[in-house]
Amino acid sequence: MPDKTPVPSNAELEILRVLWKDGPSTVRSVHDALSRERNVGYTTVLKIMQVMAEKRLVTRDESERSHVYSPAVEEKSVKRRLVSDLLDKAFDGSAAQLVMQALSDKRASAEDLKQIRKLLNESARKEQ
Amino acid sequence: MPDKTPVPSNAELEILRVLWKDGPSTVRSVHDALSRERNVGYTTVLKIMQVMAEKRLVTRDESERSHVYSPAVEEKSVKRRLVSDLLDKAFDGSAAQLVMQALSDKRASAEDLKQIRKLLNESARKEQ
DNA sequence: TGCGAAGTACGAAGGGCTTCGTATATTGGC
DNA sequence: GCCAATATACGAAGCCCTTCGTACTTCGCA
Repeated sequence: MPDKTPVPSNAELEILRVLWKDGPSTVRSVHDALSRERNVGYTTVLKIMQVMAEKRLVTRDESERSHVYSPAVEEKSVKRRLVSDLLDKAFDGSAAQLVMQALSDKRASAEDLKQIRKLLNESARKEQ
Repeated sequence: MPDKTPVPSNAELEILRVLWKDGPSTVRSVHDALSRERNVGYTTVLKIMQVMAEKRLVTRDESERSHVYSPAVEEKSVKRRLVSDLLDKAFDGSAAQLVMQALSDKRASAEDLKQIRKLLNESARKEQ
């Protein structure tokens, strides 16, 4: 079931993340959420969400005065696309290379590494 | 030694990859390399490389008629930035999450997984 | 010496993203 | 019923990226 929707831009992704986290939301509520992180105008958020609706990145319910927007793309599949794009454009398609780079990120804690190791070992066992 | 150079755009990254691989090159030679992959005009490549020089993504030696361009940013550090940006904008800074996503990419072969597991286990042992 | 090939420089167009000002509609409460 | 508050709609500006046409320069060589 391939997605024909475009990869979301940065601002769009920001909004999608709010929708994924909070579920169907009004522009007001998305704006409130984003405002906690950075300065952004209300009509800016509105406009982007309107554009997203045109692109089918979100759907909206107009039955109330305050329209309610819902994500129309799955978090998993968007992230997959993003990773896949980065893989192509920077890592020659080598997931191993990208993983190595990600693991060397300062934010990859020892705990993370442990968890990843565990998952990898588990899946290896399963495949045998 | 933090890089103040901007993150390269897609077209710029494409060119940087050629320079990283082939070393200092003329516009002609970069254009030839890119042309093997896709259609792109000579002056397009030239222009982008000129812009890259302004941005200090590359340096150029103008002593010969055909200027010779060299990468001015390290492959490692650019990739680090790219991964770090993706981490921020899509994975809440969680490297573990990104790795999981990358590993589920179809292109992550069993061989890749094995290699990664090995490296992880090694580094775990070393850290103790 | 003069011409074609190959090079650089430059400007501008077109597209996408982001931002915001302004106009307009609707609502609720006094 | 009216007004302030709260919505949406819309258009345009500004920015960056990408692309390319055109002009100009330099070089080698017949």
